Order: sequence, then C-alpha cells, then structure tokens
Amino acid sequence: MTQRRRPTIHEVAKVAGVSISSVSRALNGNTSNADMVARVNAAVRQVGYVPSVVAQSLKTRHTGQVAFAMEDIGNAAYLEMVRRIQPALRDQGYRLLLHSTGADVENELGVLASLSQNYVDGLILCPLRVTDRHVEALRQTAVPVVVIGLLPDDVPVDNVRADSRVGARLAVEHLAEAGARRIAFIDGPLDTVPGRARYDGYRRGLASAGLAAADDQTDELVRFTDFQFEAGRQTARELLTAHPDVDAVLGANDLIAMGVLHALRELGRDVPGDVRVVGMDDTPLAATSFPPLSSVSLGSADRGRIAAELLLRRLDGDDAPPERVTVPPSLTVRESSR
Amino acid sequence: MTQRRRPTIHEVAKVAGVSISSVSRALNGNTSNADMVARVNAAVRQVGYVPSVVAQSLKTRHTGQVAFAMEDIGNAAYLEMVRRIQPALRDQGYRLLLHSTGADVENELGVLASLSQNYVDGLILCPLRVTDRHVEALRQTAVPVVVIGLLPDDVPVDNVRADSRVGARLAVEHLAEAGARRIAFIDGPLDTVPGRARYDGYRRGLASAGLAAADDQTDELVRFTDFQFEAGRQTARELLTAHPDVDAVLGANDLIAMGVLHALRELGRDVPGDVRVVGMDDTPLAATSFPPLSSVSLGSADRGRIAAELLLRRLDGDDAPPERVTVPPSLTVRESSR
DNA sequence: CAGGCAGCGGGAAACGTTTCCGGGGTGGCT
DNA sequence: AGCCACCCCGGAAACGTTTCCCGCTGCCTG
Repeated sequence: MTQRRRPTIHEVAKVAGVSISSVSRALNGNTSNADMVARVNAAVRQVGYVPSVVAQSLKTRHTGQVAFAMEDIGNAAYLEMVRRIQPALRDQGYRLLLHSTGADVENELGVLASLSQNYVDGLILCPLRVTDRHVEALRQTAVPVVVIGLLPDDVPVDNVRADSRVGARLAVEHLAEAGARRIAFIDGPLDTVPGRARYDGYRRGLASAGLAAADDQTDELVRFTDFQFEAGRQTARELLTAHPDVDAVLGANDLIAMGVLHALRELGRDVPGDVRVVGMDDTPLAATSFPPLSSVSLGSADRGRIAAELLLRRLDGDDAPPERVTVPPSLTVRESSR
Repeated sequence: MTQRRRPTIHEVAKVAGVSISSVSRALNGNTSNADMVARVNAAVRQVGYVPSVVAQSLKTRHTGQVAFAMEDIGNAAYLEMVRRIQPALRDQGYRLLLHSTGADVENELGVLASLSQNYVDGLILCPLRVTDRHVEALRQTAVPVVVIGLLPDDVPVDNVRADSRVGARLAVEHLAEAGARRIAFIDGPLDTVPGRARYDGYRRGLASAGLAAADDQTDELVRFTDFQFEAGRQTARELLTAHPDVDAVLGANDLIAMGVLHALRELGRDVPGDVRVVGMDDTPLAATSFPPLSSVSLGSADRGRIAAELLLRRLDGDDAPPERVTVPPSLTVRESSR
C-alpha cells in the first residue's frame, strides 16, 4: 500500500510539457490538434492519471449521481424498479444512490432536504405518504425530481403512477366472470395510498359486476391487515371461518394472497375448485406458488423504466411542463383462479 | 422555480458579520464562543444555507459515500445484503452507491478501476469470478475494499465468505438422519463457484452418512442445470422418472427446490411422505411455499452486516491486517423434510 | 503595573478541476 | 508583401469549502 498521492492534472501537464488548460481541453475533446491529444494521452498513461470527479463536480456543478429513495428495497415492487432504473442511468453515465427510508416519514423528508446539499443531479422518489411538508419540499427542490406514486395534481413534478384501483377492479371483474359470487378482499392498511386505492377498486369491481350496490357500506367480506404473509394467513383463516360461503378471495398483494392460499389449504378447501384466489403485484412468488397464483401486475418494472426516462430528459435540460404518466395494470391469470 | 443560486458560506458570513472561517468553525463545532455559534446559526437559517458536500469532499478528501457492487440486485442473496449494508452505513453518515454489474466481468473491473476517481471512500464487492486482473486491481486500490465471496489467501483485502460446501453437506446429513437413503442433488452449473462448492459438499455429506463411498464417481443421482425455477422443475421431473426410488432431493438453491416441489406434485408424490426436499439460500420463497421448504441459510444478511462493519472499521482508520471471516451456514427445517 | 500567554477571529491558501480571456503565431486574402 | 482574422495555447480566476497562520485583545501573573 504505497499510498502515493494521486497524480493531478498538473503532473500530467508537466510531463507532457503543456499547460493544464491544454490537458483539460485534450481530455474533454475540446481541442483539434491531434499531436497535442496524443502527447497528453501519453502523459496520462505514464503518470497513471485519473480525473477527480469531486473536483469536476465542484466546477461543473453536476455530480453524475441520481438518488432513488423508497421505503425498503426488500419490497418486490421497488426491487423491480431499481433493476430497471440502475441500468438506464448507468448507460447515460449516472451513478445510482440508494436511500431506503424505512417506514419513517421524517427520513423521507430528510432525503428531500438533503437534495440541497447537491450531491445528486436528480431524484426518483417513492413516497409512502404525501404530506403538506412533502409538497412544500417538492416545490422547492433545486434538482429535478420524479415521483412514483400518487401525487396531488397541482404539484409541479414529473409523476409516474400505477393504477392499483383499476387493478383491483380488474381482479374482481375477472373473478366474477369466472363465476364467483361471494368475493372477499384482504387489504393492507386503509390509511396507506395503495390500501385505499385497492379498496376503492374492489368496491367498484363489485358494483360493476352487479354483486353489490354502489352504496353498500357493510363490507362484510373485507378485512384490513398488514401487507404480509402471516397477516394474510391469519386474517384469511378468520374470514373464511366466519364466512364459509366465500368463493373467491382477492389479496391486496402477493404476500397476502400467499397467506390466503395457505389458510385455504389448512381449512381443506380446494383452489381454485372451492375458492379462487388472486393476488396483486405479480412478483416471482406468484409464478412459483402452488397452485400458481393469478396476480395483477401494476407494472413496477415499467414504472421504474419510465421514471428513469423522465428524469434523464430533465437532466438533459428539457423544461417542458411536468408530465403525468399512468401505467395501466394487467392481470396474469394462472391456475389459482382458472 | 426561482432557480436562485444557492447561498454559500460567504453570504452567511456577510449576514452574520463575521469571517467565513468563523462560519466554518461554528458549523463544525470548532469554536467555543456560544455567541458566535448563535449568530452563525441565525444567519444560516436566515439565508437558508446548506453546505455543499462536493466542496467539502474536495477539501476534506472524503466523500461520505460507499459503493456496493454485485451482479444483480434481483438476486435474493444480494438483496439481503443490501438491506443490512445500507442502514449500517447510513447510521454512520455514509451514503450507498449501487452498482449492478450484470454478468459482465469487464463491468466489475470497471467498478474497481473507477475507485481511483475517488467518488467513494470504500467499496464492498461481490465478484462473480476472481481473475488475475481482479487481484491486481484489488492490490492497487486507493480506498478500503471488502470482498464478499471466495478470495485467494494472499490478496490483502478484508474478506467475508459463506461456506456453501458445508451448507450442502449439512443438508445431506439432515436428510440421511431423517431416514433418506437415495438422496438426489440438482445443482447449478459446475463451473460456477457455488455450483462447485455445493457439489463437493453434497458428496462429502453422502460419504459421511455412509451412503456412498468417497471415491464413488458415478453421480447417478446428480444433475446440473441453471439456478432457476423452470430448470429445476424440468430436471427434477426427468430425474424422478428415471429414478423412482429417490426418497430425497437437495436443490442447489430455493428456486431449483421450488421446481422440485412442483415436479413432485405433478408426479403425484407426497412431500415429505414419499420424498423429502431441501433448498438452499433460505429466501422468502422457502417460508411461503407449500409445504414450507427446509432450506440452508448461507447467512447473506449476516455477511452483509459483517462486510459493512469491516468496511466501517477501515474507514475509521483501522489498519490492522486484513481479516477473513467465514459465516457458518445453518439449516432451517420446515415441513418439506420433516 | 507591565509583560507574556492564551484564545479567538480574520485573511489567505489550498483542494483539482474547467473555462474565460488574451497574446502570439500562422495562414489567407487583397 | 502586408494586414487582418482566426486558431491555439498558456495564465489565471473561479467553484465552495477547510484549515493554517498570524495578529489582536484581554486576562493573569510576576
């Protein structure tokens, strides 16, 4: 470990016998003299020069970095997004910073605030909730931001949305069409954005299938719990015991739906013979479960890709008005509801 | 969008009526005069000053950033690592850069080379393979590196390893103990590091259980395929048809093992009654499958945590000799082999 | 009472680039 | 052949910090 100080542009200049301005120009392609370029390159190789991106950032006022902030990278939906975002950014020479904010909203706001420290040129944000303080912070950012998720219409920020309401409705309609009449719904917490939207979609689906009056508020077949496997299992067991006539269950995500499948198995009910099951998010879990789980894809990968594209456009200097893209959901039917 | 230029330390100094040195000292806690601190803080709030981390980095020669490089964040093992690494680093004030290198070895070397651009203070690397060029690059890095995975003993770099050979052996011994006599193994490609190690572990397990002579090379119950669900399913179907007397199957990862479960179900064999199944990696898939899949955990989360700790120690200035930590595997027994 | 020392604050340099500006040389046009 | 214009290259400033160094003030001590 020699710990020699890294060579700077000055040493290159000395070795090449030219000025530092010429070195900089040669390296950035702002010179036409082939001889100069050759000499500089030779010197660069000789001293083993590598530019300092920090110094470049200070001077050029951009860092080549973009942050992606979400609750938890362990969540399959966010994971899919990262898998698309990272290569897209890398291809354009941007590095990706990952911020897992956890369930803490303060952390989220902290990320937004830290944008002012200008270590990134842009941000893709998946907010858990959107509070007034979020909106305030979003209005004031110095760098472009793309928000994935629901956002009030008057916030001037690029926005990519899934439509989980339509997604849930799609699932319900599919189940009804397959002959189900008593369709239960196990949702996540109602005070989350997706929990709320999926609930609304479920109700609309019932109404459009003629299975419930639009103003029916009894919700006897609806349960709210966490977006987790065990939660789904427990809740499903309870629900199915209380209502043995249920002939279909929609889980608000694949984990819940997996829990439902387990509960049904424990209760000795056949899937899809006795009860049909559909999940949401269409994660890898769905394809490998038994029976393979029908699931509503909310296009996480697409949302990630589109967010990256929008951000790259902004970084490229585009100052068109903020865009609002909604990615349509799609239902993948597998055996669990066939 | 006012796009006003961000205030610098100079404006704070002007507003507070002090010098920029005093502002810097006050903000970094290097001043004892409470009055000064108060005035500076007031001025900071008044002008809305936020320090530029880029300028700070240039001056202080560290960036507060650490990179994590692996093949694909979609891989459950890497994902678990990130989930531990990120909070650990964040708690110490470091930001995390994510590099998905893909299957391309050049990309990996590129990441190593880019360390010289000093936009990070350290790196955690999960190399796919370790070539001479890797070793060379690792010897020359200017910043601390921690490698997760197998590394030649003479490379002077902190190293965290799993022991998938022992892991596979553990699984085989467990199956033998449960009464299995004809234990099959569906491995990934033999020319990958884990494929090779798991194969060795399988053979040792058989030998130690007295189910095969140590020099038996027939491998009639071994198959090599990809580390994927469909591959595991197809291969298992073929294997189980050719050898109906197989009473246990070890899958080289959970995806393969899930494929095995599906194949067994299609063939009408009961799990674990007729055939016991064990997977490896202990991903979320294992707990939610049916029946729940026994799986060998290779301690991805622990490896991530330990790697982060080692790196943080280096960043803290520790220059003890490189450390080599091996995380022991552990078997989680679930219904599929009970 | 005077001198010295400690501590605080200001000026300025430095980190490693990019880029503006200006001077000198060359080539082309008149 | 002379003049003008353009092209190249070098010098220097600037990006926004931190920190070294030095001078000043005030207090304590001899």
